[in-house]
Amino acid sequence: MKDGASESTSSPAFDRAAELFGVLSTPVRLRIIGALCEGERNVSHLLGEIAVSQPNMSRHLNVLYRTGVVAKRRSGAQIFYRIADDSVVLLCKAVCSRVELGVEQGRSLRPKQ
Amino acid sequence: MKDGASESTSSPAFDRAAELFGVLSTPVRLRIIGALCEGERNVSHLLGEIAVSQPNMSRHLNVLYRTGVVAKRRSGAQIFYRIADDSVVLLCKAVCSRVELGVEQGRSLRPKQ
DNA sequence: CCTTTATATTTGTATATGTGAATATAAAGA
DNA sequence: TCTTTATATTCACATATACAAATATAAAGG
Repeated sequence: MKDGASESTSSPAFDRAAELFGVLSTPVRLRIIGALCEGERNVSHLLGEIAVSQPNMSRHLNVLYRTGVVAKRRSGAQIFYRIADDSVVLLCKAVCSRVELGVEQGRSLRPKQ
Repeated sequence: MKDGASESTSSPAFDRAAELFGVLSTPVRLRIIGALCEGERNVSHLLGEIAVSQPNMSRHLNVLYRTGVVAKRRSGAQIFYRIADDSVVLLCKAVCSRVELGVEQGRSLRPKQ
């Protein structure tokens, strides 16, 4: 009702936003982003600090690349990845620090069950 | 390397953050959050403006409630939901506006494919 | 109490997605 | 060209999750 026509129907913005949130909904990808925040890294380097198989690493990197979160650069046989979207990094840092501080409204993301 | 011991191993913060991002990775839930940003709403009202079945609405509301994003209040036979975590709303607004502006590094979350 | 309205839960199903194993491509050096 | 190193892709499987349909609970009114 704020923007006139539709509020619930056909909001591609919500779909795209949900898509981006989905990209960030995996601990492994957040770890990759965290590692790349310290600088450009090649795949082998990332494999050294994140416990995930090489094919999986490649797959997650591809997701991050397709969605524009990271960029890559080939140097000989190696491929170096780097952060390409700083605003996404800000989101991650905001959420991670929020979670680390244990804010979470006292409910702490864990349902009472 | 920043906090001494571990950077890749055992970072519950990443897991919790990923969990929260997962909560926000559904268009329906983002629409619910958007609707509740305009004020407290009962379930029927939400059903009137968001195209989703009643059981599904209840389920999504429960996810948002368990994770502390919304709070609820009973009034007779009706239950009113409201935003309980403003920081999450800020996240959603930031991402949605970012997406609406079509920033997205020219890649727009849609892989070239 | 019975009915109606409002909301929640359960169940089954389809789809999406993360993961490991195996394999493929790409580059560099002998 | 053969081998080695680096990265990507394919395949099969398990798990998670969204959805619809049916059913259940809760409150209010007659």
